[in-house]
Amino acid sequence: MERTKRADTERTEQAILRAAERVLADDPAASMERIAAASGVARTTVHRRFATREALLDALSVWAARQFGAAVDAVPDAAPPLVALHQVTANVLRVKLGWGFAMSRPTTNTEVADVHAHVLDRCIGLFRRARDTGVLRADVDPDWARRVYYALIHETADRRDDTDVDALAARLVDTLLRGVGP
Amino acid sequence: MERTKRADTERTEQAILRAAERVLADDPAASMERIAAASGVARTTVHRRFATREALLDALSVWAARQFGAAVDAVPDAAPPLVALHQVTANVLRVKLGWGFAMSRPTTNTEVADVHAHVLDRCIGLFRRARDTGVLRADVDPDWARRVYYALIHETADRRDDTDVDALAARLVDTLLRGVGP
DNA sequence: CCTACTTGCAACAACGCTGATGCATGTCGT
DNA sequence: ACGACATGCATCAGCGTTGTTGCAAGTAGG
Repeated sequence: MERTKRADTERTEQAILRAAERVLADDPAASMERIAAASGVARTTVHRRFATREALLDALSVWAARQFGAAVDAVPDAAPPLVALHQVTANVLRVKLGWGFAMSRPTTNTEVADVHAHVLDRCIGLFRRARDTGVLRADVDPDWARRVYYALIHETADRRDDTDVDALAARLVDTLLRGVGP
Repeated sequence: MERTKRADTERTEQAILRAAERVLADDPAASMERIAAASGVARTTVHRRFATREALLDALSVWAARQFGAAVDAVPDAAPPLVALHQVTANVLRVKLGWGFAMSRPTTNTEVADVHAHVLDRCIGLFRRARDTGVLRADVDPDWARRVYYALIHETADRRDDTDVDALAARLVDTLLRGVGP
């Protein structure tokens, strides 16, 4: 089993990942030097913790994917669909608000792919239960409904307007189900 | 007044802009060499038509903004709000499908900013008429309604599924107004 | 037909970035 | 307290990219 990392190593790695998310969200082509500066460590330290730029980006994607998977798994399948939808939405928004760049970065990393496949399964299951209980209309294409859901999550997280996350989730779910028409 | 360009110059510039949109949509960091290869011209030719990479990207944004403005202006204010909404949506989708990268690229170019301001005005006017005639609910925040509209346009254009543009527009407007709930 | 312009080629300088190195100093965990 | 590890610094090589140049050959338009 892997030896536990020293506390200062753990702190440094977290600082680098957080800085990388912020800096790269603003400029995906930002240099390792800029990420290091934002982390408060030397560039050589970034290279010691993450051998290459690609390794750092992969670590970022893996970290975000783990938060994502945990956010979705925190809501039990047994919850009523509408309640579950609200809770999943709020949870995912929290992750998206903090790790938006990492979550949307395309990657071939298998751990990330596994998490995404798992989350997709959970989402399909939740949308099926929602349809079965009349929360979602039966005549709407399920793939399209999910794409609309993801688009609204993306839009809500992309330009947060300092509103409480639960209120953002409530508005999102309301718009998803009712639209903005009469 | 500017002298009309030679026909071969016009063809070359259009080929470069189209190739730039395709290549950069796939990889925003793609080199001038790759754009040139995709255009079917030499890299020196790209540099002769567009002095710098930045100049090329600006020209791309300006071109896309012009198509965008024209797409919105093609629908008269006098049209009933629901009809206008459908027509604007289909028109904007067509532009977005062809120039998605250029349209989402942030730029400080003043002509692009002017077009976007103009389009925003037209959209605000259309949404106000839609609210006044009951097409949109009066209790929905107008800014949020527009953000939802843009998010659905973005999602529809981002992963086109070979459906007729008018059908895509119809589905989009239906989802905007009714959501995917009961 | 002819002039002016366009384009391709090869080459070049300059630049920023990445990844790596050795050594001195600081920190962590037992 | 001490050994092992972490970190900062300065430096370096290698790389890809950008922007530029001169010249020969091709094309457009009057």
